[in-house]
Amino acid sequence: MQRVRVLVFNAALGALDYRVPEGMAVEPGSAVVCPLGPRQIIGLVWEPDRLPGEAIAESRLRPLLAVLPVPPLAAPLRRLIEWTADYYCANLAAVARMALASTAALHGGRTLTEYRLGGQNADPSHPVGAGRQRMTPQRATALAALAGEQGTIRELAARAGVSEGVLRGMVQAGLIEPVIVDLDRPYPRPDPEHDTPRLEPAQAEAAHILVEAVRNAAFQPFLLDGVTGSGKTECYFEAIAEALRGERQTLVLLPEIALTQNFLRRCEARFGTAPVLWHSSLKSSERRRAWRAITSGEARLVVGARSALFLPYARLGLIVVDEAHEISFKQDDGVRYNARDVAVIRARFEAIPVVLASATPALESLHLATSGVYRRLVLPDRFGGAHMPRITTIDLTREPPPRGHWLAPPLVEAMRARIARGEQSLLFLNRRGYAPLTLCRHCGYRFQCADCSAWLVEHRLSRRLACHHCGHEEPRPEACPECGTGDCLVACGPGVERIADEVAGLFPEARTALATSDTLASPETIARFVAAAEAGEIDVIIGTQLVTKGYHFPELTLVGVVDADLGLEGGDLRAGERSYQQIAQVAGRAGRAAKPGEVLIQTRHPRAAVIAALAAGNRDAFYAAETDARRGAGAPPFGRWAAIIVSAPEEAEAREAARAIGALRPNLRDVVIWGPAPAPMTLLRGRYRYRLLVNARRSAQLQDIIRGWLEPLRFASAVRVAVDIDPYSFV
DNA sequence: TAGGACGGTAAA
DNA sequence: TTACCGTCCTAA
Repeated sequence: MQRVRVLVFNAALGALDYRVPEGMAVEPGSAVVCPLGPRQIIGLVWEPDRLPGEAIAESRLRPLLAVLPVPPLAAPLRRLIEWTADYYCANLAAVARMALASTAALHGGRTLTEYRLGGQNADPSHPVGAGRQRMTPQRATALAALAGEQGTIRELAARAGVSEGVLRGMVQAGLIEPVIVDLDRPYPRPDPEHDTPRLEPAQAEAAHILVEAVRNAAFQPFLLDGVTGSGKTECYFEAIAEALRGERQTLVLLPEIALTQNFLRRCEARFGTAPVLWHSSLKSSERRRAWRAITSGEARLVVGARSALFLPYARLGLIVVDEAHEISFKQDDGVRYNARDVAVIRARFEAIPVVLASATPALESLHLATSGVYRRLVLPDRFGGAHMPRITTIDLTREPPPRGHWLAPPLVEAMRARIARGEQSLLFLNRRGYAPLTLCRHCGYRFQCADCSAWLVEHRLSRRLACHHCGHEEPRPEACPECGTGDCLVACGPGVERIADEVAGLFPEARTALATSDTLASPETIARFVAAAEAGEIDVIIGTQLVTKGYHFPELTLVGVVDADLGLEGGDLRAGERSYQQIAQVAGRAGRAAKPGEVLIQTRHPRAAVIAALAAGNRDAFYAAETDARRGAGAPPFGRWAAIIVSAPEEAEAREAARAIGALRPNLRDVVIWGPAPAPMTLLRGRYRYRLLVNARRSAQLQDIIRGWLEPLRFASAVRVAVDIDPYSFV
């Protein structure tokens, strides 16, 4: 009798043992259907010595029900799943589930029955058969209309102008034959030689090194560090081309789906076809098609959000993490992993190269590059002879905008000049909606989310108030809900919609476009916006961080940063770095072609380190200052952080659980623990939250300490305790 | 005494 | 996580 250990997809159970029935073949990595009480559950066969669990008596084993028709997960991916669960203190089953991300695909491909003329009685030269004896006028019409056609009964009936019943009769009579077609059409094959570009010397050198690394097929991490507009994409496209030549797959991770449209077009230009897309909003049929193509190896080039990282690629040859500094690579719910870091680990297990590309690398990445762990490839200049834009600050304390306005006179004048010259301006403000706070002038009532510690943001385009944390929306009332006074609600502070109003007031003749996740929600609207901007049909773009990266608008010569101080609020660990990256990235949109670019940064703190470094164009100075600050604070890369977040629907329950954790805090020399304290976002999606922060020396076994600390504790079922290793969000 | 709410526990 | 079972309570 053969017994196997199975990692079942249930966080509370983990490993369970089963009997393999006679005639069933499984190996580690096989996806199987297991009986569990009266239910069925999906799991993965695993190496027994790698999954904890006591062996159960043979008599109690139940037989596996089925093996799913998908390739077994390969050993490198199994090791990656174990590593991720271990490093991030996450549940192994929850991590494993990310690999089998398409439920629809697990049961094999879907087929569809189509029909076409043919069958045993279809041949006119054939001796008169049963079918030909009943040749009605409708059947004759269908025979004439459907020559060479294929489709479902419904489609054919519509095309021939007869009823579906007629066609079904013809199938019976052997005049029309069924054809089984796979619903998941194959993807076109990218061609590595479709359009090979001309590279500048620095690009060619970096590309050559990457191509060699792909050819070597060994683990090697790269930091592709090039200023905005230096042509990093063209560089790693050459590495992708090499992977294509060697029949290996490439995964390109992008921080957000909004960037993919642009990327798809560049792929088509270079490789003659769009890549296979993977992201969370794929429909289940698209997801199944992509997943099967990825597992079979047919998908040569996959572009995806962070969830694409755990998929079971058949022959992965290269991973690229573009805009690798982006914080959206950090997942902040469920399994809290950082796709940028896990990508490097996956490359190690798969023994392949990995490229982190960025104009503003995370300090951690830069540190690993300068200490020789990553190989650093530098592109110091812009492509095609374009220059970096000139950056100037506008001190809002000296040159404030008029009351009720947010654009200072020098910025307005600069915009006026661009509009007169037919050039484009981009105003950046990382705040959706019209105003971040609405209050009653009469009684002071403030609109707040019922489920979160946050104000409701007014969206004037949709005439609603929205919570940006939980998605709650309500219509904007006319009167104050507290005191009943009508026409008394005032908007406080600016959002992009309000800036757009201000621009319309200043330049009524200018053509403006709002670029936020509200206005550019679908690939189609993004494509339309990009086409209009490239064609010079927009004078002023007002956008959130959506427009800070990836775009290349030749006529864009002015970038205005409406509020450079916004990102520095909140005092979180990476606020300085994030501010720097965001402004440097949006500044990088200016002057990418022949015309020189200018960037104006509105700030109340022109002497702050971040702002001064940006204005001086001195990236090294910023990184040096930030490095010192991090070293002093014991922050990454010099020390390590972890957060323990306790939440419950009842405030008292969360507080009590957090107190119990705090009471058991380990007392160690190289670990400092703060809290428990209410989290900055005390209420989030209806749950009250408490938080403990752990700061440890690099040498400390942070995860083991936390596991050992929390392991003996038991909580009420409503309480959730989440561990966040290397946290980015401190809310 | 039937039936519902609740809590504990097993699931291989 | 979920199904089931025992206990306790209430309504009849």
